[in-house]
Amino acid sequence: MAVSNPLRTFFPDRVFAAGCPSRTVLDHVMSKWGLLVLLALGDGEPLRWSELRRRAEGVSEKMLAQTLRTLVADGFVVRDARPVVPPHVEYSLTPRGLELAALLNPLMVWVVENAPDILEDAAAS
Amino acid sequence: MAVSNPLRTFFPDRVFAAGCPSRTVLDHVMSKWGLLVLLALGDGEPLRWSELRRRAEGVSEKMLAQTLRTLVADGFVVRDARPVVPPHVEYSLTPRGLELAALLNPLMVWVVENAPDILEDAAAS
DNA sequence: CAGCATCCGCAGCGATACTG
DNA sequence: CAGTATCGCTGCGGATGCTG
Repeated sequence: MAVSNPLRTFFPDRVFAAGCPSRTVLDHVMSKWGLLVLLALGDGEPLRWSELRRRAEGVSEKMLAQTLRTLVADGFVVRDARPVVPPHVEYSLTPRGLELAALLNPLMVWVVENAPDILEDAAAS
Repeated sequence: MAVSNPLRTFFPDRVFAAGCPSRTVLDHVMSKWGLLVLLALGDGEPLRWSELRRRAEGVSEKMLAQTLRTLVADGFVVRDARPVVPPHVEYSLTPRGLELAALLNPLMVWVVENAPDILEDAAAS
């Protein structure tokens, strides 16, 4: 049965049109590390570089740097560098980032709650 | 300011632990094409292979096949093949897939609504 | 401590051709 | 129509070494 879908307002006959700006944003936000960084900062607490590396377990320096640069450019994250030695840099979410994180959170909770069942099915097939 | 975060129930000091089953599910669900397929089917309407290729604009045959196999194995999608010539195959969401799509939708609406502003910021930097 | 620059391997992806 | 099979490449991402 069909369900009314607000996305159809934007995309009547496709999902996300190719070349559409939202595809780019989607790639940034839903990327493996982009997602984890947004979630790590999702509490609203600022985090330091080293702390982010710990929380997004498995991320390399290169990927963290690249991811952060993208998120900062997109206006999801602010970088606050204090001119001290040794350097002290904090990252936190902008209001826009907080909006996004708020939408991400219920989804992530659903995923962790259902992941075991899902992979059980996948293994059985 | 700190916000109470239900994800912390599962991951007190990290985001998604490396090697955690939910990371795998996340990779399937948030992948470029996985996402688009889930959204395309999000209305609840079954779609045929050729229709899916049209809606997820830009997807190659190979990637569509691979994506669908994963989503079927994970129990998000059902494949209904009718033994006729020419072949007629329909894909639709399972109840689990519908749950997921329901959580995905508000997020996607937010993304399309904010994408122009976001990329404007990105271009300015 | 918080990065940037560079090299490089390989898996992921696209393109093409073929089939039930 | 709805896929599978194969090949070739490229660009993502890891590893390493260096700097303010």
